[in-house]
Amino acid sequence: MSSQDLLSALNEEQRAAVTAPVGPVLVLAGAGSGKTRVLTHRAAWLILEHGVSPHGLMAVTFTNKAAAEMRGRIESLLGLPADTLWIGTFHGLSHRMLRRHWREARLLQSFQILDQDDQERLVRKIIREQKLDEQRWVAREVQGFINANKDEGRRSKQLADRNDPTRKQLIQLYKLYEDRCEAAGVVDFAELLLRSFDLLRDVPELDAYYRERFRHILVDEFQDTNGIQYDWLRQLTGRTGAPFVVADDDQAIYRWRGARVENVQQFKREYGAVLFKLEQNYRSTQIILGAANAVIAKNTDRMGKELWTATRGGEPIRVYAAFNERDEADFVIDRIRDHQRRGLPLAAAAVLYRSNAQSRSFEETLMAARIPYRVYGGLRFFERAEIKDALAYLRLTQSRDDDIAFERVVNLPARGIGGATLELLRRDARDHGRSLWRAGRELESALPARAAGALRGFFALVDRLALEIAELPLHEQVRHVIEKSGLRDHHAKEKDTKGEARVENLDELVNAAEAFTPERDDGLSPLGSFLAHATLESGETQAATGLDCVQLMTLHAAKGLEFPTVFVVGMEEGLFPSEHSAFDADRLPEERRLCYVGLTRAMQRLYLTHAESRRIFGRTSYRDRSRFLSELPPEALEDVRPRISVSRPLYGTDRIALATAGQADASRRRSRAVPVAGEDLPMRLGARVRHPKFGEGTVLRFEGQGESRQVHVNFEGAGRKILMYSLAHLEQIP
DNA sequence: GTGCGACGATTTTAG
DNA sequence: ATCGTCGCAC
Repeated sequence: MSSQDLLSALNEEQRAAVTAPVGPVLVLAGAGSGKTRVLTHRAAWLILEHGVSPHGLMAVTFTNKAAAEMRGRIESLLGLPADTLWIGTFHGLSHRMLRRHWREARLLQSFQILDQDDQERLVRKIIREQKLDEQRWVAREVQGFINANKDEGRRSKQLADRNDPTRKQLIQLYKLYEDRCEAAGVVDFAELLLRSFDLLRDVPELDAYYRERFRHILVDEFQDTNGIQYDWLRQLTGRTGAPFVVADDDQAIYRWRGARVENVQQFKREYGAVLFKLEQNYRSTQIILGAANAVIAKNTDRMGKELWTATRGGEPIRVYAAFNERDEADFVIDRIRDHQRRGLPLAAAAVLYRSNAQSRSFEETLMAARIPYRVYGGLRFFERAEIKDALAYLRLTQSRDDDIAFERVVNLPARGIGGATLELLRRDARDHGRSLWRAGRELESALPARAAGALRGFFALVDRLALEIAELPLHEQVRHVIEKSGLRDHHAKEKDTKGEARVENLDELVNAAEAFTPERDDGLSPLGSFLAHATLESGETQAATGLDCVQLMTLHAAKGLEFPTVFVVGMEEGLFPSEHSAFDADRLPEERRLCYVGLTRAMQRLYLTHAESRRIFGRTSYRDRSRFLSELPPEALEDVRPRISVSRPLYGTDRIALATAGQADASRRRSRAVPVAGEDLPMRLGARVRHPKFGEGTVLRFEGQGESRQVHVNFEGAGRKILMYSLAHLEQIP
């Protein structure tokens, strides 16, 4: 393709960004405005028009999926494979550097990558070793502390305890964790970035080499970058680099995991970047876009961007007030059936929810209706326990000192190595600063005969496996280890069907190894490369079936995707916005952005549903409809079942009459779930009440029934309280 | 070492 | 409601 052809497929604003003079560029790209197109065309433009070698180009993304897509699209623009082009995730690219320069980075050549799960185990182990109270020092929280600091580029020695004993202890644990990782030759996810940042900072020759080589760095989803990712880019670009960065501050939904949307502003300022905006949307109808714009307009502190579309009109956004979650699911499935009858594929429809637990009612209903569906999220392939067990054996064949792998499988399948024996090994390992494997070797003769025998059996097994697989091709290595370690038999013996599934997964691991192409020039054996790949790219949650099926996922998981039909379900206060955010002015804007993300996924049809009652945690709760519904332009909405009157108490007995009379929704054929009698509430949601102690407030929610009925009230003075309704003595204020 | 019952927690999650 | 973890009994 010529560089002129390249531009012909772009609109004016896209073309301006793609052809911007070489230098720091910030592209603010709204949802559906063609940001991937701009990124890939910019890469091709630099190569074709500016004569930049693919070798001198780097493109950074957050997910492997985005990286793979970008590579494919750039290659098809160029019409040739661009394998010298560095495209990958922040972590993948950092990893690549560390493999190349492991010596300079002061790593073992065989360093392994610790995933979230491994990391938590290690932290827990350290807490136990320190004889700390595990209730007080929760492994997950300590892990969170460590990662939050690493994400901001801070090592333990840079942290001050500020005379806070809790903080002091956390820093101490962080320090111990660092030492253990160092000793075991393992590197966690955040460390990949931190370590490659240090590498460039501390080794001037490498720094100069990479800066010179990658004058052109393209970064996607910049609003999702955290502190260390920003610094990493800064280090790599230096003063002369020309990063081309794409961001959408309105789609920043990951602050809770360390992302700093401020990085976008900081980038513009520090680099003096030229700003381009992409505001023409090619995805959604005007109606949908208008609604999305109206919601996001409620946020302040935006960089300023308003989507528009050349298309006019569109179907109204349909709002359905369900009685409960069953009714909500019935409604959605009815609509999907309608669409199916009109010839739309099932995969054109997506059900988006705030929390994973909400998928349940939809799964049950879809299952009963025999409609195929796919749920995104959950455990991924390489994160499954049986897969990680097999990988642990493989890791041990590579490095006996890998304590994390050792602990995982030393007694799996059970071979009589119990807690007491392990405790001895751990103590010895700690005292002598050596690995569990070596500690075991030293101690084996001093152990009781049974334990010693069992331990020797394990040592012999791993040594034998290592020897036997040395000359085999990768997938045979994997097959051999699964077989001879006894893992396969172990699961085959399990009575329930779960065992069968595990055996299938183990067999699938062999297939995955067979299909795997080792990374070029990372200096690793095929097996080493495969192990790194497994951690860095943990796979899909469900293998793509190729089947036409309804898509179920969280709003977060939907980012970056689009569907002709979208259902955003569970639009209730306390669910969406979630109750963790609903009363927190700092968090609410992110929740609203999440709503914006959800709405902008829809191309043709958008349905929003909420339920008047819903079973959550085994209890029925009554929540008000989401404030986000009220933020939408009324003229864009169409109530599928209009509420009869606004002044009527929402949950009076007349609603039951309404339901049984069947006048709710004439278009429905199936009888709907009718609310149970007696579930009428003593007062409506939003009612004003007075409490003898807490003063005046607003009723937010009811939960449970009868004597155990609770009421959530937002008091003006006292804040949010949960009270037993029968004891609260609430007086309703007219 | 395995199996069972009590107990607690339950927003979102890529690499 | 449900799932995972923990402690204890066998």
